[in-house]
Amino acid sequence: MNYRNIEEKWQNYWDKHHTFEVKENNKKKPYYILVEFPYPSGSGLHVGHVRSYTAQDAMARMMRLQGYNVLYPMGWDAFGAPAEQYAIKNHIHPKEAVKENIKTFKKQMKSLGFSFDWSREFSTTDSDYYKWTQWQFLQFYKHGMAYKDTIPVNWCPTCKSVLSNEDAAGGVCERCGSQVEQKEKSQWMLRMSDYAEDLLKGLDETNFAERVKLGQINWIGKSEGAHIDFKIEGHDKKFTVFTTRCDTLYGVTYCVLAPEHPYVSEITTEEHKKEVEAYQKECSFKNDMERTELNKDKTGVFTGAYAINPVNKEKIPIYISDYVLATYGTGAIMAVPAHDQRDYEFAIKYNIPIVQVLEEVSGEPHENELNKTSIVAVVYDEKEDKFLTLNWHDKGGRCFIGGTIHDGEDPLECAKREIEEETGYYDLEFVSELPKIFHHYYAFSKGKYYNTESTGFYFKLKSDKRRDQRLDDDEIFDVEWVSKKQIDEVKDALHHRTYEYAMNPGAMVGDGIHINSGFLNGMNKEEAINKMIQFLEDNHCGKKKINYRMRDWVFSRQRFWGEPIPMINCPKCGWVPMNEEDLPLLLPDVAEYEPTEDGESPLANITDWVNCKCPKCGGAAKRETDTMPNWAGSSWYFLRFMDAHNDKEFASMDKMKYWNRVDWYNGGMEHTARHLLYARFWVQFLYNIGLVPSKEMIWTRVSHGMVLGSDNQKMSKSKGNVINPDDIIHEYGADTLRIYEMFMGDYQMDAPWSTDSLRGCRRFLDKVIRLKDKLNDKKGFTESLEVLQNKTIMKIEYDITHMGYNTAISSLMILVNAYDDLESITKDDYHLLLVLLNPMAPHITEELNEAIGYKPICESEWPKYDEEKIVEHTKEIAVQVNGKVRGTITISIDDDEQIIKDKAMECDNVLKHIEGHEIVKIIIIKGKIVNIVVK
RNA sequence: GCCUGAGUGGCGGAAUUGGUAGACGCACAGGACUUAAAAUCCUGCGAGAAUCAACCCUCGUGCCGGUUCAAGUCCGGCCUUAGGCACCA
Repeated sequence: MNYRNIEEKWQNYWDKHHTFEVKENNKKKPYYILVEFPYPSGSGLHVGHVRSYTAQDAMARMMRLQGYNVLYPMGWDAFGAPAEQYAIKNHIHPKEAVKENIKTFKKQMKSLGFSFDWSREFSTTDSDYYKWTQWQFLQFYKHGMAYKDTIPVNWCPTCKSVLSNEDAAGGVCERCGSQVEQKEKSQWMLRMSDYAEDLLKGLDETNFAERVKLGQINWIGKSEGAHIDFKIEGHDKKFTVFTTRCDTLYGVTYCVLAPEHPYVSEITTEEHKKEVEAYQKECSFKNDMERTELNKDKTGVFTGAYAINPVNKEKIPIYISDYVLATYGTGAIMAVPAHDQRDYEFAIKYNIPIVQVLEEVSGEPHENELNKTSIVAVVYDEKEDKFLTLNWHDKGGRCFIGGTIHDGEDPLECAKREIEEETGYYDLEFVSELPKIFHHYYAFSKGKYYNTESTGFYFKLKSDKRRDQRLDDDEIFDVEWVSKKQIDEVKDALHHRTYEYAMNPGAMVGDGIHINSGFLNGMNKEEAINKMIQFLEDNHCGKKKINYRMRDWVFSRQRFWGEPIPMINCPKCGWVPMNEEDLPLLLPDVAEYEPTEDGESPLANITDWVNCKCPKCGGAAKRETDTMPNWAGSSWYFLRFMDAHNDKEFASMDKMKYWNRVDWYNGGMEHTARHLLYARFWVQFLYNIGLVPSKEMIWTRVSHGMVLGSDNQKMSKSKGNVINPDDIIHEYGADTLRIYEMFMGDYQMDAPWSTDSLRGCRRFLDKVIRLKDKLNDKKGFTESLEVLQNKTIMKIEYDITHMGYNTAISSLMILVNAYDDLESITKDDYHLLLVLLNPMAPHITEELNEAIGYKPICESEWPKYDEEKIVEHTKEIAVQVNGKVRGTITISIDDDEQIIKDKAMECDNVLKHIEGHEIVKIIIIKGKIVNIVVK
């Protein structure tokens, strides 16, 4: 059989009959399946594309047979840097390169038999399309959603070019190796942060996978907290900090401004100026990720200025440090080293005081408890690597040294005294005082409940010099040095926690009871936060504030190959939008262009294009030369597919209402956070100005794993592990490639390429072809196959709509094996198999189906399974004894528990294992398992 | 670093959501057919102990601990790995 000829024959058939073209206002139920349209790169279609397009193709083909009006469109996301780079190098216009690439991609897609509705094809680079992208930008502008702002960008001084974070990885220019700088640049921005809450809420109106929703939620990064104003000593100014922990305001011992904070130069005192400026310069080379790495060494410098803590009027130093980002919150923080890990590390390094304002609570409170203060001391012998413990045996087990603080006694002195009294050791080195803990407990020896405020101390043993112990009568224990492992024996919550504090010095970030906090004392975190917000608002020095991590969208790119931003800068009128009727603003038709010296877009050098008239006053003006990011065109393309050739509007409301939404959207994992968020933002904006029918236009979002090279690495030319789908189609046929990519593994996970496995799929198809020789003349279905046939129909339906493509194929293999085991099968048996296999292998199944005289599958109906025929009347289930399988029994569907029990008890091997034991209970899960528990 | 996934035989992976771990396929080994090869068909295939052999037994889903009659699946703590982190698309 010649696969290639068959494939071409059916591809032509579909084209000729417009099989996959859909019209609106059909009485059929619409279903819109979307795959992310590709960037048509020069290297052609990737086997990864084949995986997701086939999967969604299978779904589209099945649902068409089920009677849905399926929209499965394809287009091209063709703006972007690679085409521009290629064009600069080869002195051609990028549109030429793009045209070629699209031609290749389309040919490859056709040769795979994807059932796209090609009548709706477009590219984001078509002026008919980007006209509407520009038009929509103008709507953003007209509704106050677009504005210019100055923000830092990665700048390569050698290439004179703005770099992406990827190209500037490690602070070095990807192309030339120069040190990358941060440069301030004026950019168009979209007010996406205004939509933070709506984007969060809108998720409830989608069916995205939980992990996709989580990705969006984390990107938006909502946190509730407060803004607090700090006055600067000797200045009129005050700066504002954002904090989620305003309850710890009494524990603030310094403040930190981002190095870029506008006040820095103003408040820095003369003697610190040099240092501060040097530090600012140093930071300009780092990106946010390098700066906020949690376990890097904290750095920073003192500005010489002081702020006033609004709650207790204390004077606290102002530092600058790179762990505070200008782009998050207010670009300034209040630092509470006792209760924030980063602040803690900074405070330790710069020797800043640490004030504990929150105490952890352990144990359960009890009525009539007695209050006291106490200590717990952890003593470590470095030489022996052992800890000093008291073993109280059955009177409380293993503990560290604890004791009650006497009236007027200093806690540290108390700790030393207790160690000496209880163990005799006195030659100690004080290491650290640990956070205080409130502990509720019952004292066995005294028969009373206590609530103690305990201070932990950590000592190291200097020498084993010892005096006599001085013990009370009820103090009966052994003094024991134990290893780290044995510390697990210390069960007492207070002692164990003290030990953990000693071993892991750091901030106490949990909840507890406030101390040292004036009017907050005695409250827990939540109460104290509310109370503090009240205080701040009453005293006009702060307020409740919800902060979002998500920032506004930087919408400018200094590139040639993007949608020109339709704005004109007039010396008299300022920024003026183009008239809508003048759109599209076409890219100039030149093949020679270079970036400018100062990092402007290459468009800036094309003066004919740049110089224009102001739409408002008619005077000489200049066009914006920045272009839009790649995300722009892909933020609304799914709307255009609903009405792809409309020249009056981007899509008509009627058609959008008919299609309703994208029912199923498949794309890469790497797009689940950003592309999806941009697209949702775009749609929500259009909805708010009345241009689309719903606020969320995408219902289900799923993502596929990558196809890796056979070496389990990402495919790349340099690694030489790239598989070209054309080669595979040529040697094995498109259907084989489709089946293999569906079968290769869990669709949602990465899977390595294996040509051996691919051959196995070809063998499977060959076997399907050979079954044709087994046809008999009987009518209807073979009776012995009916249960399996009905189960397979159900399984395929379920799997194709739940991304279980690999198990769909495996169930078809099982069906084929069952057919193969028989002497002969009927035509109906065979036809059923072909229809079920058709979504995944559309060519060969059509051919075989035609050969046995049936009408084309693409014009047929999907089979319906019969619920009654799926039920198995007998089943083999396992019998366990104490959870271990000891035998199996065959049960009938109507066996009651007693019969099942009897059958289980008749099993020889089961009897062997219960013999001589007492049966405690017998668990029978109907149709699943029997477990006999014996003693 | 932070967020989100993933980790099961020699390999890709299954396990209807807590109920017989390893479906289906690949690779491999043995056999049949053949002058031969390919194709095809049959058999075996997690590890281990014991046995002539079979049944059977022990262990086994990244590591440590827990919950449960029962854990690949749930809980706590780690390790490894992939993706995202705002100008790659």
